Amino acid sequence: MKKLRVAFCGTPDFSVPTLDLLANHPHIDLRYVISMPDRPAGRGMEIKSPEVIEYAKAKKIPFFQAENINKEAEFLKLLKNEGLDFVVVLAFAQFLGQEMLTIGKMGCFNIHTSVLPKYRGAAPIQYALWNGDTETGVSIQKMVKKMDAGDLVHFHTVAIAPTENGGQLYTRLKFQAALSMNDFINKILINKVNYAPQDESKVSFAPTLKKEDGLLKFGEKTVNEILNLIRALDPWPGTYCFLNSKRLKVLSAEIYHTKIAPGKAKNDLGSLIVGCVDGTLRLSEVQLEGKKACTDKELLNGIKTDIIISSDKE
RNA sequence: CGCGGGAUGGAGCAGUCUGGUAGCUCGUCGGGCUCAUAACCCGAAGGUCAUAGGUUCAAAUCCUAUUCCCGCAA
Repeated sequence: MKKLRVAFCGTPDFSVPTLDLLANHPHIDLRYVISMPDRPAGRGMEIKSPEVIEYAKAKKIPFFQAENINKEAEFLKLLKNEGLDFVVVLAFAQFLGQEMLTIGKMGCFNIHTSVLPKYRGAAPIQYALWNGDTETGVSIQKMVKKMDAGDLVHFHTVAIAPTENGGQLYTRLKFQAALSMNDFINKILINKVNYAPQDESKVSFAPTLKKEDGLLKFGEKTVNEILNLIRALDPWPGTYCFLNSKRLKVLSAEIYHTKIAPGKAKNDLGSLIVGCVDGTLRLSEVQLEGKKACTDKELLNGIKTDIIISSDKE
């Protein structure tokens, strides 16, 4: 059987399992890995390559990096000559222009980690948790210019465990994405690809998360809203508030029995508790700026002053 | 050289500016009280103050270098 010639566009570790699948698939001929340029990152601002580039280098797969692929006329020409069947896009962090979208015979397929048309955008995993959903999934869509709006060609659902956090679901979906891609390739191989338009009336969005999304406003939210947010944004970008004007990351919290006024906080027999609109939360695992993560009890052992928790640095 | 915080008994911290006996809240161990307890009372053990130099009569503290940890930012 003739191998399908494909190119892969992606950037972070999330893209790697799917890339790995394509690189090792017996019916796939992976011609190119395309990603973002190397960037200064991390403490010390050291230059780092995207994870998919690390992979491509290790496996000696040809790769190309650009800030905006659409402007790379020379490379696009080169890519066109590869005679690609299709392009796979996963967590690429770039929009594709008309030229890219039509570069393969079948076009470009994007793997999206929600069941479209729900949660179009960059952060579908976190939004599903944030909203307390019990199920999410993986979709593959034939890409069009409008973000995540193309016809669905494949999807499957994934149940969300009640205690699962953003990082755990992220890791699980990272591999589910590769499984989904594998199923889709099988559909292509037997020529059974079905293009299903999305129901535009059911569209919702999951825009890119900002750091401030992780700011906990205890005095304005319910216990469940706070818990879902903490779960969704753990470990990235993380949730936080301010304790005595110092940034305090909140790594985990739980419902607590003692009543306390919304927005107020205190040391209740070694538990750091804070009042929400409809109940009380114990911040069971926290991290003060410059410090390591620790339990609330450990934190409180070293604090002898009053405890003020706020949503502003003041 | 992106900005900043930190390293002190097992844990979380104070002490550092202004050098002079190693301190707090817990934990651990022993004892007591109690029908009983994660409660309370009494007592004890446990620290080369990250490392290496330097200054000094004297360094956790001042100076220099190094290692490790973390927050921000990206």
